[in-house]
Amino acid sequence: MAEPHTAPGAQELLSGAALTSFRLNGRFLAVAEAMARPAGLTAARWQVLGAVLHEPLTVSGIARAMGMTRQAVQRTADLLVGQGLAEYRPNPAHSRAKLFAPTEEGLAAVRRIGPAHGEFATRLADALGPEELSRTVEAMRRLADVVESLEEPGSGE
Amino acid sequence: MAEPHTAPGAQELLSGAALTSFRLNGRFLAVAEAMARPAGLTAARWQVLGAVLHEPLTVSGIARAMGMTRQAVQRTADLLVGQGLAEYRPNPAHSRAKLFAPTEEGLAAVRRIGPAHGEFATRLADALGPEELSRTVEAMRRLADVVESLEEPGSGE
DNA sequence: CCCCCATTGACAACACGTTGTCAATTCGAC
DNA sequence: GTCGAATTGACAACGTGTTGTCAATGGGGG
Repeated sequence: MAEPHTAPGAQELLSGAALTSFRLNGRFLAVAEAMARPAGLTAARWQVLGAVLHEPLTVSGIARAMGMTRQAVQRTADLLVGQGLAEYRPNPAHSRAKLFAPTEEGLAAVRRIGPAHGEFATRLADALGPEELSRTVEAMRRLADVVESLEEPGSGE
Repeated sequence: MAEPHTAPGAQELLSGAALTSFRLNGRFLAVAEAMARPAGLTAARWQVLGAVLHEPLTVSGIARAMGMTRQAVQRTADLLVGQGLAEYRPNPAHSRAKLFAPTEEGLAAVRRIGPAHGEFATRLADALGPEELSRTVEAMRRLADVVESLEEPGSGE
């Protein structure tokens, strides 16, 4: 009963998953960009700043948490510091890997997005149903985990 | 019983959805890039070429089908033509909007990806279960549709 | 204590998606 | 048939993610 190889439909399923992921990414990116702009942020900067709202992290720590490359986070973080929205604090545990943390101005910028964020979240939950939204996120998380575990484990950077 | 405004948790749900979408996008992108490279393609070029495997389309038609901007597709399409993997054919219905179609070489490049594509698809379906994979894609599609319908409908380009 | 090696930051080159703008073409209203 | 709006292609500027490379730091084995 075991399929010998590539079951028919599996490729189409993978292609569909990837294409849908690309489309969804584009949509969320557009929405985030639109919400972040009035606060003087971009989607990427909001994302990076959002990662350290509760506790400062090193740049590579943020990269690991977000599943992005260290360099991408580094550049965005440097820009945020240049904007005065974040700062590097000395790291007692590592002189080279400084701690990245938002400034008061940075926190204010993130707070300014709150209302639009909440309004869109409400409309989304209304339109799709909070349970389905929650279930979808969970399913996407499982999918991401599996894909992550499948890309030859040891090819990082 | 109707929540007056922004139910607590809705914002976190939206943030989680967006962050997971970003992560998933990154994973699929990395996998696609790795599969496309040996065939002389990139993820984006594979995607555009894949859109016209069955029938030629205009550049803006591809953009609509993929949910991308016209200009992004245009540049990738021009690069593919420059690579000799696709060509513009005269469009009897529109002298300006030429028809974008793969060349024989372009078809060969896409075919060359087939094995790796099938192998990964099989491993993914094995690991997650074909039904769950299918269900997840469907849920993501619904989510993308809803988000699309929510970003003020009339702000296109 | 010293050396190897993983981690980390810095910098550069490249691919790609987005917005913005302009001219050419097409199509529908009149 | 003509005019105006919409579509389309071209081009440029920008933000962002990626890979690749290098030097500095830190930790663990000898």
